[in-house]
Amino acid sequence: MDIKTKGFVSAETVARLAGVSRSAVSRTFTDGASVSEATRKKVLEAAAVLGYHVNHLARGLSHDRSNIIGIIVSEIPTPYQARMLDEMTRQLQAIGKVGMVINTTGDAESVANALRQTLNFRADGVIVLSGTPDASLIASCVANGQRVILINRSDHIEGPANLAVENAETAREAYHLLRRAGCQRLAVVSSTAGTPSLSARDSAFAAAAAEDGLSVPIIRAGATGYAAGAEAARQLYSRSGGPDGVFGVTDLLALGFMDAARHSFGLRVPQDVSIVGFDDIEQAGWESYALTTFRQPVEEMVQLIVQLLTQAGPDEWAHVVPPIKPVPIWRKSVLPRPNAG
Amino acid sequence: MDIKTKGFVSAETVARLAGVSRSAVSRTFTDGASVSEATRKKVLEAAAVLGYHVNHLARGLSHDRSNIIGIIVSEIPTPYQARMLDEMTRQLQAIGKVGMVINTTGDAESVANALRQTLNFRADGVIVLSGTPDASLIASCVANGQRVILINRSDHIEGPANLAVENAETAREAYHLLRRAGCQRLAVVSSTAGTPSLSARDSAFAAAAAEDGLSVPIIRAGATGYAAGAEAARQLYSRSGGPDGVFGVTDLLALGFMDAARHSFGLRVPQDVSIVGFDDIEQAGWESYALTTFRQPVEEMVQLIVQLLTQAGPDEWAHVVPPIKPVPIWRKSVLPRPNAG
DNA sequence: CCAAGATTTGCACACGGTTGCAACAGACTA
DNA sequence: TAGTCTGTTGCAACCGTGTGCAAATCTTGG
Repeated sequence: MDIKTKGFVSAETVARLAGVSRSAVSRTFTDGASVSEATRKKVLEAAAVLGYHVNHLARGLSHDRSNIIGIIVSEIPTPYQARMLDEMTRQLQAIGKVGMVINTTGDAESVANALRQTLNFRADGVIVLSGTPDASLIASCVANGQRVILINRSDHIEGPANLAVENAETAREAYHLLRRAGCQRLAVVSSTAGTPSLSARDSAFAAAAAEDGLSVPIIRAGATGYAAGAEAARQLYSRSGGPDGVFGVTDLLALGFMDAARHSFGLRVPQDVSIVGFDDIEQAGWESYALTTFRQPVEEMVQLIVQLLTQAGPDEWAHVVPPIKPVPIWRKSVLPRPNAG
Repeated sequence: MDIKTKGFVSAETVARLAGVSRSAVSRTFTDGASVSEATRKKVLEAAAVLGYHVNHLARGLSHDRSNIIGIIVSEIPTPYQARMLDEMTRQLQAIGKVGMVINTTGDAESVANALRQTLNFRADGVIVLSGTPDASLIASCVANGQRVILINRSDHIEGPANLAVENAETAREAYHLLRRAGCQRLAVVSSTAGTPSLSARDSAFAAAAAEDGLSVPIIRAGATGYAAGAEAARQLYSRSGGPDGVFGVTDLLALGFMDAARHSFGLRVPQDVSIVGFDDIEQAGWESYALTTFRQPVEEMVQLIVQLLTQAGPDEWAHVVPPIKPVPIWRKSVLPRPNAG
């Protein structure tokens, strides 16, 4: 007893205690390997006594699977990202994998380092939630046999799969929704981040308006968050003729906008201004906001991601993923459509 | 060119291309190892061509360090947890480690499995943000040389460090703060989760009130979230004599309470009811709420954790960590103290 | 040009697992 | 009892890296 081995206990130690060979120990912990019930029992007992746990790092050496999935993400406290992270780690665990989350600032070098980390740790796959990695580095990952999945990166790089949300289509829908509510002076609240998905949303909204001969200002007052939304409201309402219909390319922006419109300018929502968001974060449903918005089906998205991660080779699934369609969630921040035109 | 090795490229391959021995490659990527400038250059070139990245899994075999830190957490989308996760991954990366996040449901078996995972992956340390792991399993981690850090688990188990927040002390402060604001009928909004820190908060508040001869109802209307806070308000105000001062053991609970009090019962905050929260999540600062609360200094907490993780052995730091003191953040959800007593 | 010292290099083993292969034991049949 | 078949077991090689040690090379001084 009390075999105080410095560090972790290995199969060797277990084997000695159980009076069997090291292979027997290995086989006991390998599914489908041939071990007699008697040996298995001896091994399991010894393992329990010593507190033995198979070394997945070493196991990953022989196999080509590490069961590690890299998750590259920035701005984790953001409700949408946090929700994604939650769903991903949960579903990854369900299939016996584990998420290694790498927190980036979003800039090129930071993302590059993150990607290198996933290579260093021989991750089976990488999910890129934010930042646009260098194409050559992605190529390196793919060449090394990693599955790479980009979320909402518009770049059509050969190799990785790109899970896209119907940003443009949904933005158009937001436009028509506000128009049907009777809004005349529209504006879109966006951010300085300029990520592909955000740009797609604000420009598609503006384009839809242009088709009707309307010009729509796009306000980018800061990073993608509550504060930038509030600042946008201040900019738009500080002179007269402010909008009566607003599309926030992100719920966070929309909520910030709503708060500033109400508390700094005394506007009523939706009587004075209708507001539509994007994402359906939890806070959008809180009673103070009751934001009408478009829900991203996070659970289904992650299911798709996990499928891509586990299914056949990259050759087969590159670019074939159909875009995800957000669904409108009606709450109270948009004027109900008048009964008769 | 185009040496399409199936799977990852190894040092062996690089060595052949560079015309040196495998050790030379290894030494090129090891700090402080002796390599001539000429060899180093040849190796680096070959490595770049092949897209070689050192295998940290294999490296971890020889050393006793894997540079992996397990983070066991539940309810990631919760603003407080997400913020913690953000700060942790960030600070861990800054010291060359990487976080492996394991998402639990919080129940015993789930946490046990999570802990086993960290053992399997030979994590250098484990940070337990939620759930109370079995003492014997923790012992196993410690015996295997892992650093184990419990956040806000009151259990005084020998071995792991316990980073505690001054829950009781702060709850007393919340009580006195509400009393000084002139509140007469107090209530505390808690949750059915019954975690050590939450229990410490609600019971300490009630105890402080008891010292003044006041009886304070503790409402537990569901899990620790917005919905349970709102439900608590419905329960408290559905009959007359509802509270004029409320302590939410969590900001999320306080915000839910505030929304329901306002929108379902037409109460004004703080004129009709003063509300104090705990955590200072981002939403507490949003204009619709302006919640007075106690901030947990997340950044400093994580600094402390990282220090514990990297500093000397467990023997020295067990239980010696002084409790973290949250600081009051004054906003607008509590009546200002009347000028004269 | 030689010896001594400093630097670089390669061999071989270790780390902790998995696995093909051959040896072995036991059960059954003729 | 010998022969065959099935199921277990241990040996040894391998996965990709780090590193002590001795050999080899370069540098320097006389």
